[in-house]
Amino acid sequence: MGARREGTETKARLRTEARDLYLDGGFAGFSLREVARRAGVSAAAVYRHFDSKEALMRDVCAAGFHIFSSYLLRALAARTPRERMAACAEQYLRFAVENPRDYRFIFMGAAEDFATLAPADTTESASTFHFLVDRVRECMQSRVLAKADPYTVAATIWAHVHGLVSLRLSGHFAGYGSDEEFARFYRAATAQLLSGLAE
Amino acid sequence: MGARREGTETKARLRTEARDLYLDGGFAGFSLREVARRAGVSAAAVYRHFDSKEALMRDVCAAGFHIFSSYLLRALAARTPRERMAACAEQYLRFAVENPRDYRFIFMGAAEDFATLAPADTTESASTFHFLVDRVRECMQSRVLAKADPYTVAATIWAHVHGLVSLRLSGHFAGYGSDEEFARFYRAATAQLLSGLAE
DNA sequence: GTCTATAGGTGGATAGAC
DNA sequence: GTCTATCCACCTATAGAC
Repeated sequence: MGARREGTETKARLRTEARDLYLDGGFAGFSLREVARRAGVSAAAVYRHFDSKEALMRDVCAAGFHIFSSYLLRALAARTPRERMAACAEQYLRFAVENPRDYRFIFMGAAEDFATLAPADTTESASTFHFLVDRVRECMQSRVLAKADPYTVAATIWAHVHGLVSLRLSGHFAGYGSDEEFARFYRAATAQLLSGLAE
Repeated sequence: MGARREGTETKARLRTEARDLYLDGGFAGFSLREVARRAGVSAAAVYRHFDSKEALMRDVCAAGFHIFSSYLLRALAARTPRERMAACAEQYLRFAVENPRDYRFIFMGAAEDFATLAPADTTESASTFHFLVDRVRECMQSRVLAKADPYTVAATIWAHVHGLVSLRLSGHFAGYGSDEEFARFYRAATAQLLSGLAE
């Protein structure tokens, strides 16, 4: 039994180390050998737990989506539609700032680094979008946003926050300095957009 | 002279193949050997034109920005600040639709994969940004936009159009069907943002 | 300017002992 | 289940002939 638990722990450890290695150095510095090194096992041991490098990476990526969802769901804790919408924007930012490589993987085309990963991505992003449409819809019902097609408005909002975040993560907004400075700009710009959609 | 022209063409060919190889297979499948193979020359020949793998990728980036600039500059032909701003948005869209691969390479993540690419890239995007700030400024002077910090407003606008375009190009807006359908949505969403910034 | 050949290296995956 | 040892494919970059 002790042996069995140790095996499971090694597998989890490999997942964690693989994720961190990817998050630290991107695809460029990623290798199974280095993952094994960090996990304190030989390279060959990895193949007792995963069929291939891709199988391991698929596992890591699923974890990225899981984290993203956990951020977004916190927005439901707010009490009014308006607050839930604001919380969505805030959680979206937090996820991106605290997990930039996960963000990039999911929304900025890094998925192409791991060829066979695309399908899950499409499914997951559709459900994320649906979540946002629901928030928009309840804002319209309580007149926080002007009535319009919820899908179009949701797409506008998503594009807005994604645009801010992705330009930031790819270094084009380097002028905003610290994460806190950028966060202030993000909040101001987003509030402005929402008030523009309210009239 | 014939020889000289052929050399130039080989260089351009290498640039194109490098860009497409990266966009097709991501960082994973990228190698100078494969670029050379596709261009129909030996791997060693690449080093006659570029100092290193990174130098090649920098060049690809610069070429993309050159095309991008040519689109944006056409917006100056419009006669009023308001029309120039609208033309900016339109040319931005046109560049993305007509050169999606260049757009993706420049603005959607190649920078992080090729570590030392940032410097040149940053410079180019800064001058683009400056161009937009000027358009915003003249709109504020003629009261087409409300007075505010031009940099912040320009960043908001850029993030907005980039968000729309990049989500479109990465397939997350597949629901909008044809390019024309997307263009209509893009124009409506952008007009809405600008009117929100006008009050 | 392009080639072939090669140096020098990394990494995925497997074989077989323990 | 983990190890060591190994195979093999592929990579960047350089040297030197043509």
